[in-house]
Amino acid sequence: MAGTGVAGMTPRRATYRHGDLRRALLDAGTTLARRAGPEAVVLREATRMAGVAPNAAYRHFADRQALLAAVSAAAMAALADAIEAELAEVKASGPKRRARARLRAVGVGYVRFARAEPGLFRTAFSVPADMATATDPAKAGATSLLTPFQLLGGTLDELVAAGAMPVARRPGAEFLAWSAVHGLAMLLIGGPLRAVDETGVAAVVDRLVGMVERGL
Amino acid sequence: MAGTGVAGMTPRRATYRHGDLRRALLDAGTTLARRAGPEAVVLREATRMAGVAPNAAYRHFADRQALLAAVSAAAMAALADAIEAELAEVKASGPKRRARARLRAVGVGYVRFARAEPGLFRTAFSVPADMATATDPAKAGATSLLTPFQLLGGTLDELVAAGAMPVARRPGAEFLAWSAVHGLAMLLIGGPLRAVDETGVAAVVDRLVGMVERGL
DNA sequence: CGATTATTGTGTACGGTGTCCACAATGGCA
DNA sequence: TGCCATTGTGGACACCGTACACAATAATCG
Repeated sequence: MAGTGVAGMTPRRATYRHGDLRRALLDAGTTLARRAGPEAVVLREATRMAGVAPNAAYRHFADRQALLAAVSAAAMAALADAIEAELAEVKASGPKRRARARLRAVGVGYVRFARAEPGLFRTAFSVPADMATATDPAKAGATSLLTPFQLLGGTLDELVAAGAMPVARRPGAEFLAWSAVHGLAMLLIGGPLRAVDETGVAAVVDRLVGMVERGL
Repeated sequence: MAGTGVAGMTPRRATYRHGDLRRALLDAGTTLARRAGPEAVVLREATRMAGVAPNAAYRHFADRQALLAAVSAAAMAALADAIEAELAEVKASGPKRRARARLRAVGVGYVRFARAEPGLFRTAFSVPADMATATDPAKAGATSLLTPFQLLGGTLDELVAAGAMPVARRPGAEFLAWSAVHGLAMLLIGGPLRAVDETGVAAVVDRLVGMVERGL
């Protein structure tokens, strides 16, 4: 029954086999997520974009949730890349100054990404951490091998090493810093701060980072 | 055609009119949201609970999104109530001490609610602020007339009045404090901190509040 | 090499959802 | 008392996720 080639059946694609359907579905899902967030990641639509029957997806993902988890992991990796890019820009010299600049860079990169790609950002955090795919980052197309969380932890370590932060305060500090930055990002997309413009954002981020540094 | 009473048609309900369907749907939606978050707020299921045909909902809500927005508003009001309850517990005396205790109470109430009612909490923030229903709070069954955001702003004002915070720092400070608390709540439900127990939570909250006070 | 088997994609089908339409029952008002 | 706006009903449609059986290909093994 399946496209027995009887007559006028236009095949979806030249070859029966796709080549790399898994990747194609992931890319399609990412496009959808970018456009309109996690709820827009629709299985049937993804297969349509890949030029394949709906059920083909089940050869690569257990269900819609699994696809979404994969897309989410990719989005998280994209966030990590954005942060690393911002870190790479830091030119400040002198240990303390540099460490502080790098902490700020993490915050800026984080918030910038959230504003530039709200759909991906929301998708990254739409999957509870205990269900996130544990696939290796490279598989998800990530440049960075570290999670955003780990990147933040790294800059805090630098802060301690530079003597800009008491060692005693270090354990668990990443949770506090993360809270502040993540919360700000949420307020900036869809929250009370959604109307703030680019320069306003920069100001708030600076103030927030200041608060974190002093407060930690 | 509609239940012409011809024969064995068991009517859904004694009377044709419902009485207060809007409220019934809102309650049903809230129950669903409490159970499993915003995506569980399903129109048909809500009408089923209310003992009414699916389309009856459209006499009270434009579409599913409108129902969700109303439920979201109710959830936000519940959060405000939780915070007010925590504020009411504060016994500290002396202006500064009291102001600080009240700031802490806001944070504790906020986080407690997020942990106790993750479904409602997520639902409260699932609707972008620009689409939130502007219905008056009383209509949503709220005790408090203020939003969580306004409650936080109030305690910051008290902090300034008590001389525990420089006036110059006040403008916009609620955004920073809010960021921190909201971000922490997110990490606690579904994020890296989801496994922390009650006492652990108290510790983190205290530390976070400390950071905010010092940092602001 | 050729036959067998594992993998991957297809069609069909089912229950569930949101929403549109025309119609029926009711309550309030003239 | 009779009309009419309001509120609920049933049917229909398109879309979604997913289960099942089957077909087309690639890989493997004799």
